[in-house]
Amino acid sequence: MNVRTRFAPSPTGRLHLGNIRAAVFNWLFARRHDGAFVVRLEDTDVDRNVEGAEAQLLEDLAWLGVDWDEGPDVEGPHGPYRQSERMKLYRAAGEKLWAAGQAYPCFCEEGEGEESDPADPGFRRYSGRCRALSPAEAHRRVDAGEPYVMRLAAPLQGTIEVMDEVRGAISVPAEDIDDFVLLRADGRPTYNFAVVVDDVDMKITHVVRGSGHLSNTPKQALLFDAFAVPRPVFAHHAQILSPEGGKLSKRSGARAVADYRAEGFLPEALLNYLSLLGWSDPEGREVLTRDELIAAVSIERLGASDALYDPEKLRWVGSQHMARLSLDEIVAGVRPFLRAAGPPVGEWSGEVLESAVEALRTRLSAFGDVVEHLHYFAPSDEARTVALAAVRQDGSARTVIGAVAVAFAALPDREWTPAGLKAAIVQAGRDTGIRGKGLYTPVRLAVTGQEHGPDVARILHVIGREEALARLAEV
RNA sequence: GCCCCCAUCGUCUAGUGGCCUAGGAUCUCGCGUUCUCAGCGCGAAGACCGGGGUUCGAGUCCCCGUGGGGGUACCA
Repeated sequence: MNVRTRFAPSPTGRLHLGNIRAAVFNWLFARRHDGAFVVRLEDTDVDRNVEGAEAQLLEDLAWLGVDWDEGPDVEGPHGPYRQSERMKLYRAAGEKLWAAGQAYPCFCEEGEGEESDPADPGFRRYSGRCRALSPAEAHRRVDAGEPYVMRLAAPLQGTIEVMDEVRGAISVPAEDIDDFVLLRADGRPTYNFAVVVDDVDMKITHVVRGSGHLSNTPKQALLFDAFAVPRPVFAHHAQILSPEGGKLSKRSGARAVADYRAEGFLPEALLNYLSLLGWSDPEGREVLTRDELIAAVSIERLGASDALYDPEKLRWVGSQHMARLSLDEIVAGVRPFLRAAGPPVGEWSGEVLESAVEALRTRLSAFGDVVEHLHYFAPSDEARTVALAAVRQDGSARTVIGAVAVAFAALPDREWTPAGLKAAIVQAGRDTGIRGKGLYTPVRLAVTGQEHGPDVARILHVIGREEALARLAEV
C-alpha cells in the first residue's frame, strides 16, 4: 500500500507543541514507508482564520525539518489543499450522499426538531424529523429555494465499531450519534464532513492524531461508510498535557514552535523530544537523530495514555543533541546570539570565539543559552566588588595574584592560549609554593568575580591580555 | 447529565499471565574525575490508583469505584 498521511491544521495562530505532535508522527511515518505527507489547511471557519498564520505555520514546519509532498504551496494531484478553496467539492459530495440515500436536506431551524429528556438535562439530539420527508417533497422545497442543511442519515440502531490501531476496537451506541449536519445553511461544510471528504479525495491511508479526536472518529467512520469507501487506518496517540496535567495552554507552557526556534533550540532535538511523548524506541534509545527516528517509528509503539509536557526533559534532549555537534557547528549557531549581546562578546572571532564556546558548550541546551553564561567573561560590578574584597583580605591570595600577574605579563603573545596560561599559573604556583584551590580560586575570583565557572585559563584567553591584567591589577 | 478513551517511580516510559524481589531515561541526592562549576562515570532514593473477581499464578485478563482527558455544535 502506498502510505499517505496528512497534517491538517487550522490557520488560527502559531504552531504549538500540542498540534505539532501529530504532524511529527505523520511525517515520520510517511517517510518511514516512502509514502507521501500532505499538509491541508482547515480554514472553513472564516472568523477564526488569522492573517499570516498559514505562512508562519508552513515556516514552522519547514524549520522543524518536516517537509511535505503536497500542500497549499505545492502542486499536487489532489488539490487544492485549502478547504476554503474546495467548497464546490463539499457541496458535490453532499449531493452525492443525498442521491445515494445516505444524507438528506433538513429544513428545520437551528435547534428545532430536537429531542430532549426531562430526566437527562444535558441530552440533545436531532429527531430526524426531515428524514421522514418524501424525496419528492424534499426536492420540491430545495428547488423552491427554501434554506436547508444537509444531514447524515445515521444508523438508527446497533453499535458503531471503529478499529483503532492504538487501543483496539472501540464502540459507541448508534443512538448516541444523531443525524449531524454535513453542510450548513450557507453551504459550508462542517468539520467532520470536510475532513472525510478531503481524506477520501486525497487518498489518505493512515489517520494518526491525538486522542482528542477519538470522539470524532465514529462520526467520520460513518461518513467513509456512507461514501462506500474503505476507512483509513485510525490511530489515536497520546495527547500532550501541561506539566500540571491539564489542558496544554499558553499559560501552562504550551510554547510556540517559533519560540524554540528563537531560542536557538535544535530542530532535531525538538523533533526527538516530541516523538518521545507517547512513543518509545524498541531498543530503548532516547536520543535519536532524524534518520534514526524515521527508521524506528511504528504505530505499534504508540502509547494510549496522555503525556505531560516536561520542559526539563526537553532541555536534556537539547543538551544531548548539542553535545553531538562539532565545535564549528556550535560556533556558527551561537554567533547570532553573541552578536546580539553587543561588544565585546559580539566581536569575538577566530580562536577566541572558539575558546569561549569550548568553555560553555557543556552548559548549552540551545544556542541561545549562551547569553545566560556570558557573566563568566563579563562579571557584574557588584560581583567583582565583593570578590575583590575577599581576595584583598587574604594574604595568600594577594601573593598568588601578584605572582600570576608577573607570570602573565612575561607571557609572549603567542603563548596567550589556554595551554600557555595554564602553564603560567602553574609556574606562579611553584614560585609561591601555593597549589590547588589556594592557587586557582584567587585568580578566578579576581578575574571572573565568581567562585565557580569554566576553566580559568580559557576565560583568560577569551578576555585577552589587556583586560586580564587590568582586572588583576585591581586587587 | 449522557457517551467514548486513559491509568506503572514527580515526569517520559519498558512490560502483551510465570523471565518482575517491576527495567531504562529525566529530575533529586551521594561518591569519583577535577582548582571550582558544568560535563562525564558510578551509586542511592523513588511506581504497578482503590476494591472485587478469573487463574496454580496477575502490573499484565474481567467488573465496579475513583481520578484524568475528550465529545455531546449549522467550532475546529
